[in-house]
Amino acid sequence: MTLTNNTFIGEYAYSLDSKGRVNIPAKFRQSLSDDNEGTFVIARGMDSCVWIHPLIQWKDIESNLRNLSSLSKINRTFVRNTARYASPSTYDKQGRITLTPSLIDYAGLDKDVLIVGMVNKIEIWNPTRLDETDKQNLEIDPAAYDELAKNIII
Amino acid sequence: MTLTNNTFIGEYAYSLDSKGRVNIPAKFRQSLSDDNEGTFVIARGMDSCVWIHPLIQWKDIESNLRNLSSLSKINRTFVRNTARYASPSTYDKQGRITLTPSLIDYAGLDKDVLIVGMVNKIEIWNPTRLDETDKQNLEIDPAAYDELAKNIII
DNA sequence: TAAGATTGTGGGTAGTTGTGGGTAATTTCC
DNA sequence: GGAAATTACCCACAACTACCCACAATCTTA
Repeated sequence: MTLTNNTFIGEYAYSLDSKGRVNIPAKFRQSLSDDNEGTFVIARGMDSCVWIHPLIQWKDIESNLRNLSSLSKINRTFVRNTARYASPSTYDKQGRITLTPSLIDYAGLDKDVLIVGMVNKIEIWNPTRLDETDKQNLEIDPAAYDELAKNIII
Repeated sequence: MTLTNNTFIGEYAYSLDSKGRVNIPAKFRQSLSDDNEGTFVIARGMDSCVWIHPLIQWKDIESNLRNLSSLSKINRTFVRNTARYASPSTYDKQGRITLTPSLIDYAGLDKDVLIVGMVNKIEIWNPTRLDETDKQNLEIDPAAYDELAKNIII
């Protein structure tokens, strides 16, 4: 059974091998639409994890970046910070993508990694870091949740 | 796997040799469309780095410059500073372009350089200078930065 | 429950890519 | 016009990457 295209939910405990490769869960690959040509774009997440976007979704981000004039300093900084750590990665015959050493370092990844579906993208975490981040976030301001409630219904 | 033409993302640590040559990362060359005939235009960046534009994109810039009336002083200054230090450079069989001594001096380049994809152009940095620039940019208006991110990152 | 298919993990190999240096052609300057 | 300096072109090697194959564990199906 397939959910909506390019939609990822669930959590998987996989491993990063000595060549910097991680498996993309089979369910995630099946969800990826054909026009992505088996390609993701890996990038720095806003938390200390790796973000994995389906290619066609990254292209949207890219075209927005393209329209920012470099005469403005804040634009240059933003484009640089976003594009600098991003790179395309096509999965191999075994369903793995290769991460860059820079991203592995940024997310503090070791052998055991946690792959988390974030609906429109995928996150790769060091399990310990995710725990810590979770604990910090438990104290979310309840008022913020009320604010969220205006925008989303569950 | 092919991404969008003339689009550059990612970061590479390469080296500048004694003849002033730097390699253009293979992925960047593959992204360059044929009508560029393997040619880039190298120029002074707005930050202290070298900007590398695909030829056809530089032609767009040129036509924009042409439309700036020289009656305005700021226009004259801008056009002069932009055009003055720009020159075309075709990559050799090994995929390298040659930088001018003037640009190497301007960007303070040494042996180790950092090549950064900026979506529609490429930047070449002295790694130390990029670090410094990064630190300075932390003090830009965070609200404006977040506003940009909110509208672009999915 | 057993056989087959699928999925995750490890490692080897051949082709590609980055880097250094040498030689021939071109330009510059006296 | 000729010598020196500069530039462009070519070759070679080392490091790395992408591709391929193999195997074990898990899931599916009859």
